[in-house]
Amino acid sequence: MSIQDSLELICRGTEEVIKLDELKQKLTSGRKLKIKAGFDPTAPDLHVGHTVLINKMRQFQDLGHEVIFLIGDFTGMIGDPSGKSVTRKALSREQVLENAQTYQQQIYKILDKDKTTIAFNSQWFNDMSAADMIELSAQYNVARMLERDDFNKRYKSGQSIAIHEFMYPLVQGYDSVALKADVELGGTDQKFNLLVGRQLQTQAGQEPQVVITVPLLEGLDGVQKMSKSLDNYIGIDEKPDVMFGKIMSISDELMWRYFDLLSFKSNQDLAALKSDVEQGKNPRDAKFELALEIIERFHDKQAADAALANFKAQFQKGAIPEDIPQLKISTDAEEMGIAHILKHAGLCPSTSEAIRMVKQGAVKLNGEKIADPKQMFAAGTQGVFQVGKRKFADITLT
RNA sequence: GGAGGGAUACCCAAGCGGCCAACGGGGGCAGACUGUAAAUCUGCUGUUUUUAACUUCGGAGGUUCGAAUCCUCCUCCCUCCA
Repeated sequence: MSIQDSLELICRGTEEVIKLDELKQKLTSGRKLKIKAGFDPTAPDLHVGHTVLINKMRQFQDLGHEVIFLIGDFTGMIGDPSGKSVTRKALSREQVLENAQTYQQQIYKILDKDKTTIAFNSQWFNDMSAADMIELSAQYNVARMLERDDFNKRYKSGQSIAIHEFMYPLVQGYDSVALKADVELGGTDQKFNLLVGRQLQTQAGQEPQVVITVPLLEGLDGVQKMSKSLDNYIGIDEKPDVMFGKIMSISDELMWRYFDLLSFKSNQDLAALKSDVEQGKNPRDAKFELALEIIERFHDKQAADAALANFKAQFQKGAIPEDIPQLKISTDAEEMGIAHILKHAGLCPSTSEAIRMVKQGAVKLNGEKIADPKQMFAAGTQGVFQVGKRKFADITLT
């Protein structure tokens, strides 16, 4: 791959590269670059939005560079206030190590284990003396610290900033010095910290690292950032069928964003796919490819193919999926109304809701629409009840 | 310490004695359409023993035949002055 191609691949989907010229120079040198990305070992409950950064690491790995997955076990005990307006609680030593472990399990779904170096920043910080620490803190000043947006806001609005929070960017920056990093990757919210690394390296007589920031991925709605609390996320350990459905539910426009940030397809392949769609290829099929790739990454090929088959059967042919819950519901009397069945099966949250669903024609038994909200079913009835397109249950009345 | 403003269903927000289970918007759900979506259109969006009843408008009392709407106290938020 040419230098130009490498550059284009690296820059794909990034927010900012500081500085591009330096990156080009480093790549041109032909040596194996040290790519650093730091992770705060807070509880890792990852969704695909978090993987954007890891994917970028993977791209460097594929280009033959050394990727250093730096677990901030020392830093984690400080607690980074990034983007948060409140001082974060420090983690205990045990929590930090446990979370670090979980991280390692999860990242190898994306990264090549053999080409990944795991580092802990306690390796160099535990040996530091108080004098060393003070020396480190002398390398930066308060005015520059206050340039950081969230510090600035908190300072101006009179909210507290603990002194140790100022140490965080310095400690993170020093990691780059200790590792002699060529490139550091981070989210846009990390920009300030990453830049501190550049300065500390320069002061230490090293070539400053190139800083690459990646954007936060939009969630399924295409507007808000992907997050669990907004329920617009794709978790990396979700079931294949669920992942498939979620990916298919994104808009055609958002699909390209996901391709850029989540797919390992080459820029050429993506360009080709894009032009195919422009020339009339069904975007749905492109989305199929995206879904398959992502599911294969976090599960495996068989699971991905099965998810595709299930999706086609369920949504294109309206078939009943295979993997549905089997329930037994006991009737006190001889028979039970449809609304109660749906409520007890958990297909509807209330009988009122169930009645509405029936009235709207959303309820089916074995594929046959149920029209009467008062319809009764005798004990012994068995069949697949369906509400809407995605909620199913195989129910037996006893 | 003083003065004022506010708290309404998932969110925003109207209502200011009966026509209020509560306008409107967002979100969500369902149906239609489709290329999986999106967009668009339609409907729904408190609960229940569902042509009716019951519980809801920060909390507790009170006035009234009747209160989200009036009064009293309490809790929490915001703005201004010191």
